[in-house]
Amino acid sequence: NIISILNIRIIYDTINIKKFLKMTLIELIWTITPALILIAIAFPSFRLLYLLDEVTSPTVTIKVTGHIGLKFIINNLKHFLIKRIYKINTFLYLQSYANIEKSHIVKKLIVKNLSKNRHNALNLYHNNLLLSKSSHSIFIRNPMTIRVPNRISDKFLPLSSTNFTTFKNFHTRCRAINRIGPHNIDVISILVGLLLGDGYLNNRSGEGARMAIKQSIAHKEYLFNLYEFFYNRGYCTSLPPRLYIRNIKGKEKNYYGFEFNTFTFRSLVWLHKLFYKNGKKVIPSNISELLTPLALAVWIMTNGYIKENSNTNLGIISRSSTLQIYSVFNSIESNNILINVLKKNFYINSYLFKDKKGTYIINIDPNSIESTFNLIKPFIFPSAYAKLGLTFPLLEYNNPEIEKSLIYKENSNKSGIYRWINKITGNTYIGSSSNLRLRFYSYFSIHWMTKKVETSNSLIYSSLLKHGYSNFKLEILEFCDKQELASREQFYLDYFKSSYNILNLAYSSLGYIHSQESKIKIKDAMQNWLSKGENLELVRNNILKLNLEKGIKVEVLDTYTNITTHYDSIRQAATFLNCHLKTLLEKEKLSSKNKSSNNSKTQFIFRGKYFIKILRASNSTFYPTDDIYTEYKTLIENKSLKEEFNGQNTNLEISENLLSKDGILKDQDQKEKREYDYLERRSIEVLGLDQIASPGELELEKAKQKYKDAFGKKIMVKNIITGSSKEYNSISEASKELKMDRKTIRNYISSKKIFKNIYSFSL
DNA sequence: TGGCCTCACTTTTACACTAG
DNA sequence: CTAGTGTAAAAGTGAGGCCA
Repeated sequence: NIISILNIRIIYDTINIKKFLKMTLIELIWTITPALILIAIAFPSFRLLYLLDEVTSPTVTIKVTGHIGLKFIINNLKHFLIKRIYKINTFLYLQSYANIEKSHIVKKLIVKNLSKNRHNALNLYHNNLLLSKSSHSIFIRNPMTIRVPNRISDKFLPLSSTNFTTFKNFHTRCRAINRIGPHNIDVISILVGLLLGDGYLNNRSGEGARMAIKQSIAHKEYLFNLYEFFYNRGYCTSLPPRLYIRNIKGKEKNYYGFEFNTFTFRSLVWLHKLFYKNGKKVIPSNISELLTPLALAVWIMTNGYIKENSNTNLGIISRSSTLQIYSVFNSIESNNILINVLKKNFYINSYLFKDKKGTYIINIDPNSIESTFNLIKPFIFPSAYAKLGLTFPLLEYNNPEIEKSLIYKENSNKSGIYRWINKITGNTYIGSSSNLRLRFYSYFSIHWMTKKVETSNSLIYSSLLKHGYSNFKLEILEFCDKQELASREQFYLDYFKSSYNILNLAYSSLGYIHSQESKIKIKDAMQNWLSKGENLELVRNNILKLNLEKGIKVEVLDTYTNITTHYDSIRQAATFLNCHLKTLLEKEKLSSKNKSSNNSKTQFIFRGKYFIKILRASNSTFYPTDDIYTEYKTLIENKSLKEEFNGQNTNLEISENLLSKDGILKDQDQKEKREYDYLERRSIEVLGLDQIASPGELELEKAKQKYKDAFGKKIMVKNIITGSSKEYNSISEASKELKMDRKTIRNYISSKKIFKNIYSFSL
């Protein structure tokens, strides 16, 4: 720069040093131009450099790896995700919970859309997303708590809280440095929640960071739930949490607990950087961004406790007067940040408090307890209820017969969840009502129940009538808002696994099975309806129309005449070609086996003349055809392939798991297959005719020759008696006219015998 | 290769039914 | 009242067995 300035001075100083002028200009250009070029190059590079940087707040990232043989499965998966991703985006967008009004409007729109029909409702299950009806915002609910209709079966649920064996680890046998890429918001939320509590993010220099979680044996269930969350997402090994024994110095007593840690992820280092300074846990500056309702729920589950002061009868959540969160930060400043964030993010009022040991405790203001619990309710593990100091039931009546008037009095004008317990058999029934008092009126009316039992097969009514009220115990589990009844009832249905409840899904008749009499009644009515000619015609026409769509389309090009014909099914094409449909299918199989190019999979030359294209559903669409399934199954069963995968068979397994839920059916449970197809078959896409290339001339020549060699054997039949002879184009042609078997003619040709002393054959 | 066969499955419709 | 269940019929598809 100094030189440049000097140069500029020289330019101005033209009078004194004229001789240098020209050279200086050139030198100036030499100096400045490369600099400008470098700046021009640098700017786009900045963008690239930033793109290379780790993403800390991703929406969603999915990476699928697999053997080359599983290419088609991965393609299916990709297209499936692309199709659905807009939905996921819509939901994730809604986590702008601070903007209550906005999310409320979007929520309304989505609810409207989703309740259109049952397919959408089921798609909701597929996507593992659930709307929280009570709160002002929509969050992704912890998939573990989602119930799935039992008829659809758990295979549609990517994450099941009960089935541990279905899931494998997809991060095993992988260096931490390779475990890159962003994490989903729920994972980050849980990690943040744990970090605010007892969780320890262990930084392993050069490798990455891992979360280590410990809980005393009293909170074993809670720890296992956490483990399940991470395990189901491939964040830790299949080995369950370990038991540890700890001895505190100076004390004789041993302390037992369970611990586990996640795999080490390089992509978690940023979280470590945020939460740790000089090896000490600190509150990150962007805690407001990180503290989602899920994170708050985990924080409260880990370090929260409900201090019960009085029974306020408001419901199990708010019956206690204070909710305390034990803080792991020991400075007033840090804890004040947390208090401010609670206020800013969720409008939760809280204040700081120091106990005798010097530990800081954040006390949630009694006025904010209800809103706090409404916010975190969807994310709370059932196991955490006891840990938090919450107990049910709220109210209990050991002898409903005597306490009838008390039941009416205490439940007047209240909505909530109740439970009947048979003291003899131990069976339970869970119900909900928007007006509990009114509901109990019917329970205490023998007349009403008798009437109900006659018309329906309600187990609870008949049991109450049979055993009498004194043999039952009535519990009020929770008082809650009318809009929340369904979700809360579902929670208790899952928790208690009630035996009197015929249906397992609250506010739904999914899973109901008709009685034999009902079936007969339906059958008779149906037969009666179909006996009318017009109705039968209606059904028939619909089927014809549907089959037309369903058939595999075939295009036949006669290469001699250059005429192309289209058929709606293979059978139709086979009829036209005067061959069996099996022939075409065999040809197709063969052509896909010896395929020379990608295009030749569903096309082949037939009889050296016809170029046939069979237009099956494209592999790249989401819906896997049976073919793909069989192909896939053979792949899985193929021993050599398994051996090949022996070292790193995780990809294979995860593909299997993923697809068993969203695409391919593993077993042949027809009922389920039917339901599955019903939902998904609509998404079939068929390749356009122009998407398959025509045969090359060389290819066609070869096929013609091959056909001639194989089928063009002309046969001469000579009548010895008359001396006349006739030429036939093929053995079968001759056999038809002479009423002989093809094989017989073949025998006579090779043995040179004379048939019935009349005919001699020669090729 | 192909004739002949079976088997399982597809779809829609209106209606009957029922737990909650 | 809601949202699920089951029922019959039809014609065609596709897989595959047996036999010649």
